[in-house]
Amino acid sequence: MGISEDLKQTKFPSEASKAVVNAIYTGNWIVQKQQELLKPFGLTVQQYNVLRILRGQQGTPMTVLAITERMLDKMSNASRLVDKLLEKKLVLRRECPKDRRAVDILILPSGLDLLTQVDQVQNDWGKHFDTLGVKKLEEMNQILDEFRTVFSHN
Amino acid sequence: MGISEDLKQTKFPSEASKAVVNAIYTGNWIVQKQQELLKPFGLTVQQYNVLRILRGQQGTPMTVLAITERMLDKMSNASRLVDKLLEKKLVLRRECPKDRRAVDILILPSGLDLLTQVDQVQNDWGKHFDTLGVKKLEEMNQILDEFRTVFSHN
DNA sequence: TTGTATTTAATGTAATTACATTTAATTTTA
DNA sequence: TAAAATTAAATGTAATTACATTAAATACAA
Repeated sequence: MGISEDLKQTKFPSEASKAVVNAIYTGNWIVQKQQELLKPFGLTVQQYNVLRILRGQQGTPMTVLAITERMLDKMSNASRLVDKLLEKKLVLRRECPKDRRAVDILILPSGLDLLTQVDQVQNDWGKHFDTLGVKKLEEMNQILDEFRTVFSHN
Repeated sequence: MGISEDLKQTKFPSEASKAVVNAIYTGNWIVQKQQELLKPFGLTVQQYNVLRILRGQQGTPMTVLAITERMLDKMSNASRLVDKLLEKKLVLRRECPKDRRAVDILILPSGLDLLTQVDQVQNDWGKHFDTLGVKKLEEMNQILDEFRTVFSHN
């Protein structure tokens, strides 16, 4: 099932416009899969993303701004996402001693535990892609990077 | 700028997980570009998408369900998107004579005019991708299709 | 036919997102 | 230093999305 069948659209004005639609569609497709996967854990895709970013810091605190820079969707409000994670007691928020405008965010052991659980499910899910082979996945990463780089000058 | 630099994430657990993140990121990246592009026209990406779908029918009316099938984001509420387009007087909604549960949606000349205006800007924008070459774009479409097909059995 | 199930769209709602504004702290500059 | 500009985060809000439910029409089965 290619993009044409998925969207029942037989022709596109150009290969580029097809690629644009395909990239959006594929992104949404994955997000929806991830949503289903994360629902049992009570996490949204964005919250999960923030938790993983915090885990990547290995104990080093991050400011809200630093989190935003690493987020997939820069428009979402990292401040409020952190609020939600605080409510769930998965992270810690404290005033940054170096700069009192900023706040330091840290992932708690409960957050790491939850991520470990999610990892299990994610790994199983991700196994499907192994059939593509590393080479093809590398090619995909290369091509998506290149696709965005075309616009690097704006 | 590859995905690693964009997200300041030096390593990924696997090439597949990198591809997953890359696909989401690239999809969001395009949606944000499109948002900027469409803002002067008072359209959201989803509304624009619905208008284009209707144009593709060349005068044949579509039901809300048929629109949903062709939408990039199946979760968005086609019924309410059509409401918004009605408010802007870009489409027509009328009871479907064959099935009174359904409604027929048609794009109005004002909608077609608006799309024509947007096309201009979109074409200019899309030109950036020409530097990639048709072959590479075909490759990208092929690889994204394949990426999703891995999961076709669920 | 009559009751049951299914289909289509609309609606209710809670949560999230987009975007602007505010507040407080820090940095710059006059 | 004092005023102005900038930065970081939080907040207000309107719009949108996610998801469940409802309402109406049609299809199906007893």
